[in-house]
Amino acid sequence: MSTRKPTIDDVARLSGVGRTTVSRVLNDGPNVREPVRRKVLAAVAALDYRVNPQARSLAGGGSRVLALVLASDLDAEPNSFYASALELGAVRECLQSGYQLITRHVPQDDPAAIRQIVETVSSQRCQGAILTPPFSDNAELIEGLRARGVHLAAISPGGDWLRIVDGVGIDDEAGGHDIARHLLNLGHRRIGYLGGIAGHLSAERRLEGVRRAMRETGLSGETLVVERGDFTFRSGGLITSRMLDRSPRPTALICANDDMAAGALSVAHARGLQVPADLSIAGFDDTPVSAIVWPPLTTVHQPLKAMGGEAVRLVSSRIGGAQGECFFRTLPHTVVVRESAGQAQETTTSTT
Amino acid sequence: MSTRKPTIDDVARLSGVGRTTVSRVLNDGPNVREPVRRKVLAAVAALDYRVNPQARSLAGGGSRVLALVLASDLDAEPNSFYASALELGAVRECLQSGYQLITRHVPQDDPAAIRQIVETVSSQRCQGAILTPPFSDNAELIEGLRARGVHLAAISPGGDWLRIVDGVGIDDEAGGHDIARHLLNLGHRRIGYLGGIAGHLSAERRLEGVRRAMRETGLSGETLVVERGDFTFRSGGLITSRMLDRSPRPTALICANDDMAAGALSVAHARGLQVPADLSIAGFDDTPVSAIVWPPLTTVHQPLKAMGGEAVRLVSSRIGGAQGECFFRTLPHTVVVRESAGQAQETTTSTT
DNA sequence: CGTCATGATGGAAGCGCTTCCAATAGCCAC
DNA sequence: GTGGCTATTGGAAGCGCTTCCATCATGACG
Repeated sequence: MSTRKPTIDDVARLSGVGRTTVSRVLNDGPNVREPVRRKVLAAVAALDYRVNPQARSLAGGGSRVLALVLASDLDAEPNSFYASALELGAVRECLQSGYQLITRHVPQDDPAAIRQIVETVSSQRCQGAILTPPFSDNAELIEGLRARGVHLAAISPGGDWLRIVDGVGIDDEAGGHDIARHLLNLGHRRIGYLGGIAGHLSAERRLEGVRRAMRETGLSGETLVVERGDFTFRSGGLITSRMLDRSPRPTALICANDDMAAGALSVAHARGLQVPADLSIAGFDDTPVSAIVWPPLTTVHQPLKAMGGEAVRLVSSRIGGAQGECFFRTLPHTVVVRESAGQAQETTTSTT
Repeated sequence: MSTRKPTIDDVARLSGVGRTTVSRVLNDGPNVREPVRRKVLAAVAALDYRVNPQARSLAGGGSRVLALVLASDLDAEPNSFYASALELGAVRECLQSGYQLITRHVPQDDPAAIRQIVETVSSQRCQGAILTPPFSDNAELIEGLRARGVHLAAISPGGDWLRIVDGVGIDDEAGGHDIARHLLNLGHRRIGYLGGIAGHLSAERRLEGVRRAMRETGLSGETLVVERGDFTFRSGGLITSRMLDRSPRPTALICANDDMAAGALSVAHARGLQVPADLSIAGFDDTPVSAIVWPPLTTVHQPLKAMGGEAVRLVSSRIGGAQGECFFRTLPHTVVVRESAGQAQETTTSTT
């Protein structure tokens, strides 16, 4: 095609130094005098030289490839906004630090898929992988990858009691607590919680937070109805239907993510209920979904992009040789008040 | 970490053949007798050997890395569902054909970013790139990449009169025509079109289709009001507000994508209009957004995943050395009828 | 003023693979 | 049988880079 790309030897020749020295300059190595470094850099610029990542990695520098493992049910749509935000954050950080990011979508429930992931990640010589829920807690995946020398970081890993990988996330328990408190403050007393699949530990922690808020308000567990779904719009709707069939029915619904909240909203509309007048609904994550639906969702904001970026930083520091205990970085969350949650009707009366 | 990974030489030694022969087997090369091939394959299995992609690419096999170029405004959320679906389709195909896919998000309007993309794509030795709108028609990007020997495929490139890259997409003109026809059949006569940015050629073709449908129905152009936004939820809302302030106001809105339709829906709700009773709204793309909002959107389905996969196939065949004219693959679209569009009120009267 | 530690620098050996090319083996027609 | 071909096979030369190790300057120090 075009003329052959310049190699490190071309740079060496042009700048009149040895190949080794150029390599040193390129890798910020020590023991290079300032004038020499400048000369090399000038040659690099003049030739518009770029290192060949393949050659570098062959020679020992590591592949500089990271993998992002995302959950997706093959047929259902992936939880796109959540995943995209994470990916965007990760990709940007990778760009800065010179890593390449490849994305892998895996069906959640397929054990063969887990093995295949381990397989392809290692066969592609990825140096690190970022695990997203629910893989953040998947022991088989974690150990398989570890065994092949892949460094790991997890997004919102589950219980902090079993910290086995570095991770980033918000304080899920506090997040659950805060959103519950918000509804409680609005006067709601009968609350429904639309949870995700049980294995999804960080979402379970949210539920714990909700429970704590209820206890703090002096409410018995019985005023909290919990049902689990699978984080999809569809399951949010299904559960909501069942919740609304109860009597007395909940006046507020807390959902484990925004998609489920959107499903809840949809069912409420279909039944002719006014939101929030007849029913308050809260989401979790603050993905764009929460702004797109009507009314816009009151939800808990997670800094997903920042989490993606931080995860990359975590793996890359391990790749760089960082030793030490597993590290968990907690990022701040906030309750975003929009219009899907309002004053509880009955309670308003009873309080008066 | 673990024991050194087996190399091609280990395989050669174990199977008692030359390194070259192993390489031939690995690459489905010709001139290998069946028994030999089997022996080699057995050794590969026994050692659990995988080729080292870095080494392979260094030696001349090509990097087998493809880039997916996606538009995203840095602050705004990316058009996630659209992008995710494309990406998912592409990733899957890559997995099958042994390519690696890296994703690049680029702000649309930044010319420096274009240069940077060319830069990083080529410096990472990508062999091919998949361009998504509006980059599918970006001459600077296309030429820059071409000049560096990167093979290209475009998703929904613009006018077919200027086919300069291989592409996949639906027949946008027909899509626009079909959705317009649907509304026209429902009796709508004053229609508003919420377009995207003008440079987005494939979306412009949809408008042409809408116009054709109007003409076919014997309507003058004046009954069609066109305003352009930027494909975001926000701009959809903005334009809708303006459209609704007109008098007489349109009874139906056709949006260039689902996000804008969601914005339109939101404004309608905020103004207390019933959809579709007071106002019909149609989207485009059939992303999950259309199912999440209330009421669910009548929209035009694009087979995005299939398009992503096909794009990979297109680039990979060029990388494989395919010559010949630019090729455009048209995939089928369908109008998905949901609940956001209904019978026009006034017209119903006038027809009676 | 000689001796060493120390900082700079370049030579050369690969990393694991593809590919060019020479070598060998097998096959046919005459 | 024998020359001429083609189907197989392996040796060796890199691809562009990092890194080990030897080679020099330098300056500090006794």
